[in-house]
Amino acid sequence: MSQKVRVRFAPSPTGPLHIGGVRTALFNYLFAKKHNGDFVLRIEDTDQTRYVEGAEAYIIEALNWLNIPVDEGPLSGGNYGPYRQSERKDLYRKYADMLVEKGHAYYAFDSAEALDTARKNYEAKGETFIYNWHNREAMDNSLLLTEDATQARLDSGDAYVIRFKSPKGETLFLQDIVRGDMKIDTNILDDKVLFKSDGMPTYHLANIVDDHLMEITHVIRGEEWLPSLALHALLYRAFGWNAPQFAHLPLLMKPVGKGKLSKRDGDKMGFPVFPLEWRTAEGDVFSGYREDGYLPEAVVNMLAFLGWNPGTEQEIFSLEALVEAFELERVNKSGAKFDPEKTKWFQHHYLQEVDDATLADQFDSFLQTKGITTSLDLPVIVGLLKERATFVSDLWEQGSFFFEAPTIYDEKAAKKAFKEDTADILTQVRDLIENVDVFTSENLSEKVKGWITANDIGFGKVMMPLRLGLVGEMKGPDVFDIISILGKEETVYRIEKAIGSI
RNA sequence: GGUCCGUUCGUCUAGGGGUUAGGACGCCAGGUUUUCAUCCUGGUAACAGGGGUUCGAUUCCCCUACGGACUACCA
Repeated sequence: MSQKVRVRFAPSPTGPLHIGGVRTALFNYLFAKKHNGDFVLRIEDTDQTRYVEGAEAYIIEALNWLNIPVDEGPLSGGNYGPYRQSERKDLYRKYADMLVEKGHAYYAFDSAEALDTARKNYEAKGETFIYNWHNREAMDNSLLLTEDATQARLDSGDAYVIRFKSPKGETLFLQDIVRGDMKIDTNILDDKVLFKSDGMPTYHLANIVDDHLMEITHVIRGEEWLPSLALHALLYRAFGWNAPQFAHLPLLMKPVGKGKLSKRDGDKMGFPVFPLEWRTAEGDVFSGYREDGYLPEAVVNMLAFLGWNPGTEQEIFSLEALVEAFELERVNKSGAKFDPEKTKWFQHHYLQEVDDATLADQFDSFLQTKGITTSLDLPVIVGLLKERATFVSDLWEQGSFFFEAPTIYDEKAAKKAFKEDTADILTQVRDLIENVDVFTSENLSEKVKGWITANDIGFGKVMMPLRLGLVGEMKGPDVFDIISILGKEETVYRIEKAIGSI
């Protein structure tokens, strides 16, 4: 009987989560749910110096916004808590000691300066300093001391760290679900610090201990951790624990240029790299998908397709459909530049799926920020405008004329539409419209088109100036739809205004 | 520098020893909408290079180039 799938998303609260991190969370969630497993959120805050106020709350809010529910976490609770490493602090020391006792780790007293000097000296010789069997006997650690001498130094209060004693001359065979098999020579591994002089564990120790204690079965994380895989495998072995399975996700890259996506990229190039807006203590503002008007469904769908695909030609996937289709085996190996244009395409698609009443409410809020209140039928207007909108704000872009009569007429269009006989024609159209009783789009259309045909005027001569007078530009929904919404009085007013400015 | 990972249209990608190398975004053109957008149709455009293996390689192997990650008492 196989054990229940448990995965974790383990961000460190050093700032806002960017979309690369969000994607890692999403893939963890999809994998967990696909296998009816648990999705755990663990906050890795072992570095007090980098702790950023509000970052944890941001992470949780971002996951909430995207509808990626956490089964266990600092707020949700669970049977494996606490879920903040800072609150598990006391637990790690025991495991570090265990490794020392077993001979897999040792105390090192080297100061940061001494380490620095050693590195510089090697560098000067064109060599690389590695703190492992190559050099550890030249450094200041318990491997050179008797047990008593070590204890004496510990007792005297000397600052120390605990380092992992990496094995010499071994070849490790590692497995990764997305990368396949890898061979690593342990000689190139250095003796990583497991326990810091400030009494906190490093990522490597805390991570392995927590994953073990929380019974994590699959570690799905970014490719930046791939070089640490050997160390982690060694750590599991040293503890005598079964290691979870690993899957390293390809990185998200800048849309243009080189390198992995970074915080500043987005606003520099005009698209968000964060799910939610983030304001720093210094007053910098980084834009977020939510505040920019994106739907969480669009962001999720876009993110899912960065480094993964279902192997079919289907591209539109709800979260539920993603859970159904997701397979770690179909995650690809190479980094992906993400394309803001494709994100907009997804957004346009999902906006079309929002019903008119809901969209009308949002549009109403938008209008209120502009100080506009209206008695017009917003759901109907939204229904007319929706297909040409990607964001709610586009509804204004496309349909502001419903609420504000045009004050100027597009110059190029006016040149084409407003001719010598236009004033005369529009006057007749106005009279015609004034006499229409059933003010529906269909009836209006029938009356005006009938009149045009009967008088053999030519559609362009009527429709173009009429639209321009009503809208101010050559854009928007069907003219008769517009007229029926505007109402007789407003329509007549706008036509007369147009006549006056020809 | 060292270690590891990667490389199919501009971008996201499918595919896999013999294919007209498929789709999507973008872009271009046409159609619909007597407007614009949407939408529909079509078009543009790719196997990094060099060696092998093979009857045949984009696909398998090696090398090179390029890209990326890591190389902290950060995660």
